[in-house]
Order: sequence, then structure tokens, then C-alpha cells
Amino acid sequence: MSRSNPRVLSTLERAGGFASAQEVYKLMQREGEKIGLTTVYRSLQSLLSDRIVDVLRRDDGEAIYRLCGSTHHHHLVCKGCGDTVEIEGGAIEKWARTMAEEFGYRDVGHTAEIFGLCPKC
Amino acid sequence: MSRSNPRVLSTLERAGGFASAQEVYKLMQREGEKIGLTTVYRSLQSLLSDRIVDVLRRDDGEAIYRLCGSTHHHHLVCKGCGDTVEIEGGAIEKWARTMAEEFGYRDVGHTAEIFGLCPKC
DNA sequence: CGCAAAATTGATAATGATTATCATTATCAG
DNA sequence: CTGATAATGATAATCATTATCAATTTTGCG
Repeated sequence: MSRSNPRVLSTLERAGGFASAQEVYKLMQREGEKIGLTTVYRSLQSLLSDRIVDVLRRDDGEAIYRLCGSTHHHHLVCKGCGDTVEIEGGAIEKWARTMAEEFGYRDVGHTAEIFGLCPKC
Repeated sequence: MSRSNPRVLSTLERAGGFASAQEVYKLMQREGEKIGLTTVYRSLQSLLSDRIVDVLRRDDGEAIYRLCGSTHHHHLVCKGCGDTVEIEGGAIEKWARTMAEEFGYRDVGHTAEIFGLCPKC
């Protein structure tokens, strides 16, 4: 059997929003934690199957994880300088729920990002 | 510059639903087409940026492509069987525009997907 | 305690998709 | 034809993820 290493969960919490396995690993390294990459992957898998975290995919295919149930936000990202604003997504939540219901889907999550040019760019 | 090889598009059409680059390549090989894997990838990228196909991710992260209608839409994707429904996203368009305006962003686009378990899964 | 079985860990190698290189080939205007 | 430009594809490089397996830690029990 294999259980999740609690330090992985705690790091993911501290990371705020989404983080990939690689990012969690690097973050832990930077903070002086001694842990192997393998264990990070294993722990995230385990947290996933326990429904403690959710997984999404970045555009490049890298898997990113976040705590389930914690309120989440979306991002407004500048294509020019990469600056990011966290924004509220109430309308999206509702849209996702409505659409899922309409087609009989259960256990739904969603992704949504907006990108454009910020005032400075 | 680089344009899309028409045989790639035609193969993707013939494949029916979604197909990954690797699958399109293998399919073309099996049918005796002489084409390189690189060209398949390039063509799919090109079709993607021309909005002729759209891309999703399988659970394992592999990119899958499919012809898409010209109208802008979003997807409701089943995590179990991969089944996909195209849905209307008027609410999202509005949300994106509102948020962008609030923070002074211009030239905005967005991504949004919903995923869950379909009635059959 | 002492000790063996089971679980956990992590370095390393393997896998597999995707992307970068770069030399070759096809196309096309003048 | 001829040179320029674009397209192609074999090959190597990259990068996340997964498999291996030996070493270490934990656990249960006499």
C-alpha cells in the first residue's frame, strides 16, 4: 500500500492555487525539505484517488493539482508580460453547474482562464 | 512558413471523433501514405491555429484533435469515457469581457471546459 | 526489547509524447 | 533553367511521468 506524505499536501496548500508535481517538488527542495520526486508523484496520486485534490491539465499537458472544495479562483493573464490577476468566477461556477445538469453530468469541475494585454502592455 | 498537409486533415476526418497525432500518423502508415511524424505534428499545429481543429487532453495528457465547427463553443467532457458535448458559452463570453474591462485588459480571449461523469459512467 | 514482515522512500532507468535540428526535396516566380 | 523559398522527414533532444528495485523506516507481536 501507499499513503500520501503529509508534507506534500501541506506544500500544495501553501502553494495557493494550482501546482504541478514538478513545482511541488521544487518548492519543497527550496524550502529545505528532503523528499524524492517519486514520493511527490505518489502522494499526489494518492491524494487524487482519495478525492482530496483535483487534477487539471495545462496547455502543454502537464498535470496540475489543487485542493478540492477549497474555494478557487480564476486568472486574468497578460500575454505580454505574464502578469496575473486573480478574479472571481461566480458566473462560471453557475454556468458549469447549469450545463452539467442539462446533460446529466455529475461530479463536475471546470477550467477557465482569460488572457489578453494588460494596460501596461 | 508552414501550411497544413491536406492528407492529415482528411485522415482526421476519416477517423471520426478524436485522434492523437500518434494515432493519425499510425493510421496513415497503415493506409500506405508516405508521411513523417514531424509533418503530422506540424499540420495539426497549423490546423489548430487556423481554428480548423480543436484540441483536448486525454487523461494521460496526450493531446487529441478533432474537427470543430466554426462557431465558438466550449466542451463538456466525460472523465470516464471521454465523450464530449459541445455547449454554448454565452455566459462565459460576457464574463470574460466584463472582467477584462474591469482590469483594463484588451484583446482578450479565454478558455473554458467543464468535465465530469456522463450519465452512462 | 528484538525482530521479521510490510510499508515507504528515493535514486535511477525506462517510457512515451512532443519539439528542435538540419539537411534534403519539391515548388514556383522570373 | 535557376535561384529562392517553403515543405518534408529522419534523427536527436526534451520533459513529464512511470517502473524498478534496493535501502530504510515503521509496525505488530512474541
